[in-house]
This record gives sequence, C-alpha cells and structure tokens, in this order.
Amino acid sequence: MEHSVKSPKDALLDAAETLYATEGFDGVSLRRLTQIAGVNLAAVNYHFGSKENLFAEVLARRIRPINARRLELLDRVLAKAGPQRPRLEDLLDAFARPFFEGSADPGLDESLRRTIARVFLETDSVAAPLFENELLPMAQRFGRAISQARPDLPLRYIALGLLFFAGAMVNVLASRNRLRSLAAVIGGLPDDEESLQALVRYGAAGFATLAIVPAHPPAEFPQPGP
Amino acid sequence: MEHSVKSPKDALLDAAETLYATEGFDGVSLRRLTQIAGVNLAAVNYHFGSKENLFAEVLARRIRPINARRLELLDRVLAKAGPQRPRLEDLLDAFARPFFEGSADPGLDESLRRTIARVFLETDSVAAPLFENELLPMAQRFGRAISQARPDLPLRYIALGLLFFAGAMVNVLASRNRLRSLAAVIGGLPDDEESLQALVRYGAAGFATLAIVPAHPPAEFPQPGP
DNA sequence: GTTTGTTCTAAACATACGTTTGTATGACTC
DNA sequence: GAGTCATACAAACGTATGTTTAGAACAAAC
Repeated sequence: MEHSVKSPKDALLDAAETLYATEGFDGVSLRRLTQIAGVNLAAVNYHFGSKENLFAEVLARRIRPINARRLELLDRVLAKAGPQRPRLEDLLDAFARPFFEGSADPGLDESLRRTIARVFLETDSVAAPLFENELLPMAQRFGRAISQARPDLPLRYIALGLLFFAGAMVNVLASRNRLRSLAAVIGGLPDDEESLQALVRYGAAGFATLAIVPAHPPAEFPQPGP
Repeated sequence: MEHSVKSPKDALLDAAETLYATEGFDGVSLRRLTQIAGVNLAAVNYHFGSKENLFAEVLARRIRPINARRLELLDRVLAKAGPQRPRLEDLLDAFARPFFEGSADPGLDESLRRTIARVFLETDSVAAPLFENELLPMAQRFGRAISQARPDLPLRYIALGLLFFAGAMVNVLASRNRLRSLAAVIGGLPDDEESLQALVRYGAAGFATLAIVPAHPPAEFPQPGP
C-alpha cells in the first residue's frame, strides 16, 4: 500500500465525522477528538485553521459527491425522458438514492447519515452555509424538473412537497436505530433498498395528490371542544 | 394582575426555550441565559438542579400538552368512526394538527417548533428520554390506529410511513424560514392551515400507495454506469 | 553537509464553563 | 420578636475549552 497509515488530515476528518454525528459540534472537544484520531492537539488548527473549518470540511467532503451524483442521475432521467414528461418516481429516486447509497465503509454509514441529516436541519454557522450553497441550488433544479413532470402542480406545492420529501428522507435515515427496537414487532428491519423504494412511492403518490385542489377544505376539527 | 412580572422559574423556561431552539444545548451558556432571563446565575441550579434538567423541562412543558391533544383528537376520530374503519386522513390530521396549532404567543412559535423538532431528531441525553417516554408510545397508538384504517398495510410499512410522515411534518415546520426566502418565487408563503392540509393529503396518499406491493421493483439505476 | 520549508509536538495562554458556597432578604408561624 | 422556611444573590471553585507559540524533527534541494 502507498500509505499504510492515514495522514493526520484524514485521521482528523474521519474521527470528526463519527464524533460530530453522535455528539454534535459542541459535544466533541478538540482534545478528545485529537486523542481518538491519534494526532497532536495543535494539528486541527495547523491543518484546518479552526475547529469550525474542520467540521465544515467534514460536511463538504460528504455532501459534494452525493450532490454530484444526484445531478448526474437527474440529468440521466431527463435525457431518457427526452421531449416527454419525466416520471415523478424517477425524479424522486434520483433525489433520494445517493443519500441511501452511503459510503463504501458500512461502519461509517450510520454516522454519515446523521452527519448529512444535520445539514438539512441545523441552522448553526457550520451547516447553514453548506445548505445555502450546496443543497438549495440542487433542490431548485429538482423543483424545476418536478414542475416539468407535473405542470399542473402549483409552485408552492412543489416547494412544500420537496420539504415533505426531504424531511421524510432524512428522518428515515437518521432514525434507523430507533426503528431497530421495533424490528421484532414489524417483522424485520427494512433494508436500504426497501426503504428507498417505499420512500419514492410514498413521495410520488403524495406529490400527485397535491396537484388535486380539494373542492372544500377537509378540516375535521373546526372547533376545539365538542 | 396577580404577578405583573414573571417568576424566575418561568423567565428561565421561556428564555431557555428561545435560546435552545436557535443555539442548541451547548450553544447557550448559563451566564447568557440567566442574563437574558434577568435572573441570578445560581437560579438555574436552585430551581432545576442542573442545566440539563432545565432543558428537559423546557421540552416536556411543550410536548406533553401537544401529545395529550393528539390523543384526544385520535380518540375522537376513532369514536366517530365507530365500528367502521377510520379515515387515514383523519388519523394523520390528528397526529399533525397539534404540532401546527402551536402556542398562543405567536412570537414563540418559530422557536417552539424548532425545539420540538429537536426531540424527534436529536439523540442527546436531553431529547432521547423524552422521545422514548412521550413520543414513542404515542406513535405506537397511532400505528395501531392506522393498522385499523388499512388492514392491508404490512406493519413494516406502517412504521416506515410514520417515519416518513413525522419527518415531513417536522421538516416543514422547522424550515419555515428557509421557505420564506422563496416566497416571492412560489407566490406567497403557505400559511399553517394550508401546510397542514397539504401534509395530511400528501401523507395519506403516500400511505395508501405503500399498501400496494409493486409487481416488480421499479428500480431505475441497477448499474452505476451507462 | 548545509540550507530551506514543511510537518509535528509539548507547553502555555486566555477565557469560559457548570456548579457550589455562604450569606442576605423577606414572609409567615407561633 | 424569635424561629423557620423558601428564595435570591455575589463570589469563588475547579475544570475544560479553542487557540497560539516556540522549537524539534524530518525530508528534499542544492
């Protein structure tokens, strides 16, 4: 092998990724982090400038290839559809699949997923710029594609539907360990492919329904008390 | 008025709720918190025993009435259905509506929602017990009710569908400010009732689709390359 | 073999943290 | 009025934090 031992930079990124996922930015101190990574305390500031930069790099390193893959799949769906409308299922599959594919290292998957989920949901100074720069433009491209697929769908419902879909996607990935405690009751833990396909079908059906404007509000509980 | 000024306990809870939502548990120090609340630093440990207990109480104070309301609505739906199957839309509405109703104070809504979203998604020692004790049993009751509504739906898909639905619900509430920047493009920000009804329709359609087992996997990208 | 630049290390720096302590205040009981 | 109680306060405690520093170790270039 070229490098039989990880470079300090990579060791830091890997350790930071695992710890960040489980304990969050403030939850992990540089002393614990560097001890686990097997590097000197000052290495963080030497290689990354600051603790914040290190974690920003942790996130970026994972999100960028996933987003690239997403856009690649999206382009392929649009190309295959040609002049016809793309299928909603295919668009949502392209959106969600790279998230499920995860990394090659299966032990890293769980932490990776929580790490990425954080970018969707947190608003701190580490995650927020990444959302703005990486996630938002990509989501807008998907929004336009969905608008192609379903021109009858008002833009506001595309935005809402994408929020629903992204939330569902993130939650099912981040909650895998919570689901695990129910595995005996529900007859086994769904694997990734099963979860992904269920998610895509769920989302596509949901989007399709949003296009239908209800004749009258289906509200059930106009008054608080009986 | 009886108390023209808030008690230190309530002042702490209110300030902690706002700060916790925006900065997280580690992000807010007791010094800043007590300064904003206008109370002495030692008040936290005097009234709550520890910083952790304070934030657990912040979460519990909000979640308990919401869950009570959820179960109340659920019972009403089941009672109205009688021997017939309850409608999926009604069950999901009962699940989501109390989350959207929020508090009486509109200024508190945004932070309240992020606060509650945290319980769904975080695994730290503050949020985890609350999820286990308050959220999980309630979700299981809804799971059983959904199983009544759609006996053809395998349990594993009910679990998956509830994860999807909860993720969608949490994300649309927590992402309101992100949606706001798109308001001009999408023709105005959807209000709560509109978001809620869209969510319920989206989820009901998704659940209904999960009951249909696809004849053959709709996978689109079995190989990575073209 | 000396020089040059990069990489790594141990130690120290300044600050911030949650918690504890000892005391003061005020209200209410007897 | 003495005693009791919960509440509130300022100050200090011990510890942990991210960052900086000065220099050692090392490799490559000349």
